[in-house]
Amino acid sequence: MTTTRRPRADARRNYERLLAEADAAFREGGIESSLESVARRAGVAIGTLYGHFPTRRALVGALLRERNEGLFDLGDRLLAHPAPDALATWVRAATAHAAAYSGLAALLADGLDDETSELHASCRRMADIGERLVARARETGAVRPDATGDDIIALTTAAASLHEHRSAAEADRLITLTLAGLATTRPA
Amino acid sequence: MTTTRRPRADARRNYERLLAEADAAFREGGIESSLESVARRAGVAIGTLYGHFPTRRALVGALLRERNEGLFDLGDRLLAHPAPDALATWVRAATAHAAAYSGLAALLADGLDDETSELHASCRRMADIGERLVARARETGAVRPDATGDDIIALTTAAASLHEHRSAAEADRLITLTLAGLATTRPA
DNA sequence: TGTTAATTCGAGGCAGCCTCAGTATAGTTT
DNA sequence: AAACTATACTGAGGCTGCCTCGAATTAACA
Repeated sequence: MTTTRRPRADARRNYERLLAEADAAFREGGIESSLESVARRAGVAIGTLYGHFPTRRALVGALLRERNEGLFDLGDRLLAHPAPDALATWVRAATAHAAAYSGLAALLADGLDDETSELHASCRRMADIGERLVARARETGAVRPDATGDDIIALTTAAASLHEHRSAAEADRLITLTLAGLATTRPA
Repeated sequence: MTTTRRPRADARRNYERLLAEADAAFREGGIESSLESVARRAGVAIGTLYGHFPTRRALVGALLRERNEGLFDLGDRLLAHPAPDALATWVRAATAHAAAYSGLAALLADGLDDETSELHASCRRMADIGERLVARARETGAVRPDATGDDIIALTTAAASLHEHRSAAEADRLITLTLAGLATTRPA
């Protein structure tokens, strides 16, 4: 058996500082901000950053962890307590999540198919929730019969990208319009 | 007055080769492909590339010139000869244009507001055509009364980004759904 | 206090960005 | 066809960022 030692105090401190500074840097300059600058801001050598986060995506994944839990909780709640606007609520929440940092939307969109991505699992989970929510809406007749989970993925991804490159207003508008299109009774 | 001299033969040759190789490189690796590799492929020193195209965006702009003309011609034709599906045709064509290279959609979306971008003028022209087309559709009653040119920009941008990060199918599907939403008679 | 495994450090190799002083040459003039 | 010169080309060099790895440090435990 492997007796696990308590992690060193400096390691935990550096881990937290790196996360905090990465969050700040990514908010300001997007997800492609220089990792060396993140390490500098955290007062830590570059090697230490790589020790904790071997990959930029691993860092992003760690940054998203808490946020993810909140999102998944919302999804579970929406699934547990049916409501007519559940799908719309979900799409808006997922979009906001994917638009947390500039560049994130693309990373998440790519992460869905890329099994090597540290974000793959959480992307799948998001897709799964969306899928279940449309399925229910389809049964209710709230959305057109050919609506699929992919439609939700596409809409979320697209809206998040819009949020980043155009504005929050345009992103929200796209959601409104596309959901209206999904509510169409007969396929166009 | 400044008399414009004919450019030197070697300059024109290099210009063309650079364009050709940039096109190939960007098709393969997206718009962020290394410019040094483009110069290498063209058999030219890096300084020569910068001599012709001071900016990556300038290079992209040059690459898009012909393509742009074709697109604008289509726009003018659609405006000249009213047809029920003119708007849909335009959105699909503009999306295909914006998805020519991976990374282009984002560049164009940003270029609309950024007056320093070499792509600004052509982005505006695209936006203008879209605007006129929705205006007409609005008058016809083919789209909801609150539809605007921004809706078209948003949809085009979003679909192109989807084309890049998800698939052509999802991009097309978003267009279908959003246009259906725009066709909704009363605002949701 | 000593031991040891975990952690940190940062120099170094590599690639890409972009500039600029020096060099080459196409096109012109005599 | 030689000389001239504006135009264009060259590529080394300074900079930043990516990532790795061997050496140095240090927190945890006995």
